[in-house]
Amino acid sequence: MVITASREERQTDILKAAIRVFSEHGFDGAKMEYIAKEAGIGKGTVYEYFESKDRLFEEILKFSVDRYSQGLKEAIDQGKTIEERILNCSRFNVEFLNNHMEFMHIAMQIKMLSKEIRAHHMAVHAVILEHYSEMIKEAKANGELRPDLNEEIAMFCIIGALEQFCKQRFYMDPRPLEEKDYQAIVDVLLRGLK
Amino acid sequence: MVITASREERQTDILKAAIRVFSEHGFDGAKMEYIAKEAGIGKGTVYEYFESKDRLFEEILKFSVDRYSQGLKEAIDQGKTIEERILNCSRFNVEFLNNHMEFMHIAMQIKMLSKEIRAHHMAVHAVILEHYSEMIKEAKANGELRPDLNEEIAMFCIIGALEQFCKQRFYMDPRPLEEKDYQAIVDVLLRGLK
Amino acid sequence: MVITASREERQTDILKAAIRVFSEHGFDGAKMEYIAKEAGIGKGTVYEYFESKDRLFEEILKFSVDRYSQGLKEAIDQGKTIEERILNCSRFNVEFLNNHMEFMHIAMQIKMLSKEIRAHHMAVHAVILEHYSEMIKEAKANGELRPDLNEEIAMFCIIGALEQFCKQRFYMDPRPLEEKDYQAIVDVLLRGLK
Amino acid sequence: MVITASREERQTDILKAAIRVFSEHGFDGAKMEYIAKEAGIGKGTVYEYFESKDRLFEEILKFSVDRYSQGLKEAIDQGKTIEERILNCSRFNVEFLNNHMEFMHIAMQIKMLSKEIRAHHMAVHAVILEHYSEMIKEAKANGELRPDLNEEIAMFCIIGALEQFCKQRFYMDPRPLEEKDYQAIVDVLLRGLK
DNA sequence: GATGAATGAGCCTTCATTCAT
DNA sequence: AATGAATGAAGGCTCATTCAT
Repeated sequence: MVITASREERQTDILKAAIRVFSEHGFDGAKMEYIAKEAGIGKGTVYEYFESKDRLFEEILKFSVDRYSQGLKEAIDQGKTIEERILNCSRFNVEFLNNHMEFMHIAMQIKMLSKEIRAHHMAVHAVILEHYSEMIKEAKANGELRPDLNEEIAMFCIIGALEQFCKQRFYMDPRPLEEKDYQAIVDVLLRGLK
Repeated sequence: MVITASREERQTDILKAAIRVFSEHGFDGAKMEYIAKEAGIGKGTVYEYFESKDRLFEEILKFSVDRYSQGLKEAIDQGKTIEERILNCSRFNVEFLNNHMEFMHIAMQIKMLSKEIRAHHMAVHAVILEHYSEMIKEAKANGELRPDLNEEIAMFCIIGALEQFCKQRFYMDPRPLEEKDYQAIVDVLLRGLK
Repeated sequence: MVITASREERQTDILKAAIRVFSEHGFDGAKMEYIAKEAGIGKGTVYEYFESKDRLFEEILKFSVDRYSQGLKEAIDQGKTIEERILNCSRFNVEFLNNHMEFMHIAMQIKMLSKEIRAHHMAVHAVILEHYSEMIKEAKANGELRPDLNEEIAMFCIIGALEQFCKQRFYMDPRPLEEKDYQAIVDVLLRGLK
Repeated sequence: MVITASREERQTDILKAAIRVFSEHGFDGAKMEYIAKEAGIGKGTVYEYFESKDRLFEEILKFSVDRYSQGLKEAIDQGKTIEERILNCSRFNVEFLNNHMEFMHIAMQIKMLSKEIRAHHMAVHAVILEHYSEMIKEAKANGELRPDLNEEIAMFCIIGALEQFCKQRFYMDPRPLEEKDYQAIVDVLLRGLK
C-alpha cells in the first residue's frame, strides 16, 4: 500500500480493483471484502471512499462509460477515411471490451441504478451513438458512403458487427485478433454481403 | 393453480415463471420465493421439480437455448432467398429477444455452470452458428452472395447487427419495430455501407 | 404390504420400523418419509396411526421400555441363584441393547416428552430398578449376598457394569460376547475386585 | 460482553456456551442463535470462530473429551491406594458429568462426525480406558487387587458402576451425593456383593 | 383407508455495513 | 484515516404436516 497516494489516487485504485472483482464475480458475487483485498486495503476503508456497494458500482459504471466514450472519440478522430475510422473503432472496441466485457454485461442488467446514474448512463450512451452517427454523416458528406444510407441502421450494423466479433473471440474462440480480421470486418461492412 | 396440470406441465410452468423472475431480478436477485409466487405455487414445491436454484437456472438455460436454436432453424428454413431468410431471422430474433433478452444476458455471465450444462450451451451455440453458416454457404452457392465473402465475418455482421438493433430498441428506444426497419437492416447488410 | 394386516399389526409394524430409523438417524435426523418407507407404506399413512412425530416417538419409548421391563423380569425369574439371575440379566441386556442401544440413548436426551409419557417412563424405570432391587433383597434373604450390602449401590454396580460392557462391545470392540465373558462379569461383581 | 477478551478467550466462551446449549437442546435442537445469545454475542460472530455448526460441535467434543481425559488422569494420580483412587474417580466423574452428562450422550449418537474427529475421539477414549487399566494393573502389582482379576471386566465394573450412579442421581433422584455414597460404591466394588 | 404432492415455518449461513480502536 | 471484528437481515433449503384424490 502506497502511503503517499493521494485521496484521488486511492479512490481510482479502488475503482479499478472493483471493476476486476465485479467482472469476475458479478454484482452479487462480488464481496466487498474481495474488492478491499484486491485494492490492498481494509474492508472498512472502502467505505471511506464509497458510501455503499451500490454507489461504488454506479461510480464504476460512470467511470467506465466515460472512458469508453472518450476512447471511442479519440479512435474515430485519429482516422482520416471512414475505413481507417472503422478500423480504429474495431481495435479500440476489442481492447476495451477485452478488459471490460464482463463488467459491461453486468452493468446492462442492473435494474436498480439510481435515477441519476441511469440518466448519466443513457446520456453517455447517446454520446457514443452520436460519435458513430457523426462519423457516418461526415462520411456521407464526403461521398465515402452512399447518400441514401439509413444512418441509424448503419450505426447498428457497425456497432453490432464489431461487438459480436469481440464476443465470439472472447467467449468461444480465444484466438488473438489479427490485422486481417479487422480488415475483413470493415470490408464486409463497407462492401456489403453481395 | 390448475389442479389438472400434469407433472410435466407444472414443471414447464415453473420454468417459464423462473425465466421471468431471473430476467427481472438477475440470478442472485431472483429469490426462490418470487419464482414460486410467480408460478402460483408454494416455495417448497419448486424443490419438488428442481433440486436447487443452480439446477433450475441450468434447466432454464437449456430450455431457452434449445428453443432459440430450433426457432432460428425454422425461421431460416421458411425463407427462399437469402433476403427472405435474413428477414425471418430478424423477426425471430426480435420476437425471441423481446421475451428473453435479459435472461440471455444473465446466462452469459454465469461462470459456475456445471460442466454438463456449459458443454450443452456451447454445443447449441455452435449449432446456432452452424444454422447461419449454412445459410450463407447456400446463398454463396446460389450466387446470391459474392463468392469471396468471408463467411465467418459475414455471420458476425448479420448476428451482431440484428442483435444490436434489438438491444437498442429494447433498452433505449422502445418504439415497436416495423416491417420497414427489418427491410432497412437487410438492405444495409446486403448492399454494404458504400 | 400385507393387505390383511389388522390395524394393530400395522401399527406395530410402523413402531418397529420407527425404532430402526430413529436408532440410525437420531430424532431429528429421522424423517417421517424414511420411517414410512422402512414400514413399506406411504408417508401420509403414518399419520393415520400416530398423530405426530413426537407422539410416535413417545409411543415407541413406551413400547420399548415396557418390553425391556417385561423381558428383564422374565430373565430374573428364570434363574434360581443370584448368579444365574445376574447371568440371565447380562444376556438379556446384551440382546436387548444390541437392538435398542442407540434408541435408548436418543430417548435419554429427549427433553420435550409429554408429561404423561415422562411419568410413564419414570414409572417403568422405577419398576426396572424394583426388579433388580427385589432380586438383591431375595438374595440377601437367602444368604447369597452379605446382609450389610447397600442395596442401592449394589444395584447400580450390577446395572452399570452390564451396561458398560454392552456399550464397550457395541461401540468400540465388536467381538461377539461369549459365555465366559458373562461369567467373568458375574464373577467380578460377586467376588469383588479384591 | 467483555471487550478485552482475547480471540482465544472469546473462542472458549463460545465453546462453553455451545456445550450448555447442545446439552439442553440436543444437536439439531440447538439453534446457532441460541448459542450466540448464550455466549452474549451476535449470530454471525459465532461463524468468525467456527466455520459451521458441525465443526463447532466437533471442536466441543474434542475439548470436552480432552478435559475429561486429563481430569481423570489427575484424579487417579492424586490417590495413593486403589481405594483413594477409585474415590477420586467417583468424585471427578460426578463433577464432570454433572456439567457434561447430556452433552456426552449427544456426542455418542452423532454419526456424522468427520473422520479426523472420530479418530481423535476413539483415541482419547482409548486413553481413558488406559488410565483405568493402568490403575488396576498397578493395584494388582501392589497386591491391592487379587492377581487373577480380569482387568477388562474390572475396568467395566468400575466405570459402569460410577457412571450408573451418576446417571441415577442426575436423571431420577437429584439428591446431592455425599461422601458416604462414594464410600459405599468403592466398598461394594472392592468387597464384591457377597 | 391409503397416498404423496403441496405447503410454509424455521434454521444455517452469508455478507454489507458499522464502529471501537 | 484505516482497520477488521461484530452484527443481523435476508435467502436457500428441509421436512413435518395436510388434504385432495
